[in-house]
Amino acid sequence: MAQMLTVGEFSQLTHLTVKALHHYHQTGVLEPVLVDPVTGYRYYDPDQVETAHLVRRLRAVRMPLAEIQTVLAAADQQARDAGIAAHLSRLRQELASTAAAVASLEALLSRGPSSSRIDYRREPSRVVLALSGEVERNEIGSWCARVYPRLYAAAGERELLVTGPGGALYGRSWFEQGSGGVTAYLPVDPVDPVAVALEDGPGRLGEAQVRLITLPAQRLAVAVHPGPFDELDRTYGRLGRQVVERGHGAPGPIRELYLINPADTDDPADWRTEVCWPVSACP
Amino acid sequence: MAQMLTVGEFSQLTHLTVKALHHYHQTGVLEPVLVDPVTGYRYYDPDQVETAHLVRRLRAVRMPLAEIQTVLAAADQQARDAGIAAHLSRLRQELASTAAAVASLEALLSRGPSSSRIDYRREPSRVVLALSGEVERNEIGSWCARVYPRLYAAAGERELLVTGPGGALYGRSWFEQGSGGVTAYLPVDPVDPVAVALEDGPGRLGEAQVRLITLPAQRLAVAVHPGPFDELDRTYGRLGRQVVERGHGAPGPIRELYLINPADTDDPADWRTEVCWPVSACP
DNA sequence: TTGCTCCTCACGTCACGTGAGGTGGC
DNA sequence: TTGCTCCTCACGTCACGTGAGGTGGC
Repeated sequence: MAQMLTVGEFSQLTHLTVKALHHYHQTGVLEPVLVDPVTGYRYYDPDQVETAHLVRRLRAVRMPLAEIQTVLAAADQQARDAGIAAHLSRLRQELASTAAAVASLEALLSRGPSSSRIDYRREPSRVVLALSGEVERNEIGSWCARVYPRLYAAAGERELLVTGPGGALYGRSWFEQGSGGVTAYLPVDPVDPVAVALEDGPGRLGEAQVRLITLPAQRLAVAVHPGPFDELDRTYGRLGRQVVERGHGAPGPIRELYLINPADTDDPADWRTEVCWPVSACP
Repeated sequence: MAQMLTVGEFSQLTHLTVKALHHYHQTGVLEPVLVDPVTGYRYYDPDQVETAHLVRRLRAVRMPLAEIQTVLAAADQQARDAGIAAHLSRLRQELASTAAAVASLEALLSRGPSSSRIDYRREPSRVVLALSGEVERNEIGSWCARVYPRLYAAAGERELLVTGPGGALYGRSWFEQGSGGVTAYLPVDPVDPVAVALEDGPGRLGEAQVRLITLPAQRLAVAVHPGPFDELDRTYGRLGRQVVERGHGAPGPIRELYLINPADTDDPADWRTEVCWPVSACP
């Protein structure tokens, strides 16, 4: 019979605390090979030390326990490595966005108040090729990256002329709850919406369908936001504040128009986003 | 009377969710200027939008709410900036240790099992200059960085000859609970402990005192660990496993000797740590 | 008998998110 | 009257840490 290790010993050989080992037992991430049915004592096999070292390293790179469990249960080495690589890739993205957040903080502290122009305009109704979805705040970037290519492809297939930069509608709840309905759209040359919409296929499973819709005419307060998207709050603050102070805010989703966007250039400093706030009257 | 903003409006202007705003209210981080006593409705001042933008950025760089509160309450701009700078510095350290963790994970996956020699030796009793403290796992690095210079200074003051590299004793509970008593020491030329100990001053407030103590003679199983400290678990695994398999483990703290350490070179790959496990007999 | 190691609840942490159920003003 | 916005509990999340109180083997 092979030597068994108590929790205390196993803890010393793995540098995992006893409490952590209890937790890994309870969640099934790393189970002792034997639990004494009468005392409840946990006993580990010396061969589990290696696995424990892996768990410790995966936790050190903040992999969630549930994923660690999946990695450990992977059928072969390849599946295991793929799981780890996927997490490391997410970790890199996290690092990048933290770096961006630091830059954004320093920009807020060093730059004075932003003060670009606020314009008012009457936007006529428009026919647009649109895709809607329920999107979470932190997924909006990747959602757009998936959705706009589909819209351009759909415009091409239908031989519709795209007449301007892409935009999106954000319901108020998108801001207030951190998730909600978003509609991405491309303005296209006016056609009979009904005729074209009928051509629309059934769409792939689980994917929203591209539709032709008509955005209503609307009065808008408009400001252009320069820079990365996670600094949009500043422009929203300026724009919304003026609208609220003048007391002419109107209901309905807020529009963004991506004048210069990641498809045009990789440098966030060059991006330009028009933020359009519904108002009841133009001064 | 100035315009007030409802939570919903304030949420849209700041890109903070309503639930987050509730939470910031409850914890006192960002309180509405007015709460309707009958409806409980929260009302914000437009000037609070700027503060909210700062809070959002500080959260984006993972500053805890309690610290954000301190930063916002700072008496002057200088105190505020200092608080932020301190956090950013911690964030950088976090990034560095995450990078190290990634390297450590990749090393575990790519390198085969480590297999340096395990030796046994009878260690004679030794007079050492020592400092003890209750230390948490993640503070051990900075603790050592503070403590060894003090030990060397104390040795110099007393004209004691340091006869070898510094070491430390770690109680078993240090591993099992993630914190506990640690004793850092420098071996010194034998002298009469009592005579020298009496010279020891009262010590600064809240700081442990440098003492002369005698480490008992002991039989040890010994392995040299190459590389960074957070990979020590591998050497502990090999060493402890052999000790347990041979069934000759003995109680008492584990010793580490820092043969080549951060004071010698900045490259963790060059570090050498001797891990010494108490045993009851040498084979 | 005394330590020592081990055990199991149960609750705390942190920053919110998620409903459930209800209210006031247009 | 119907929506709409807002409210307050109360509980969940995640990976453990922190006691409290108790047990088995030397």
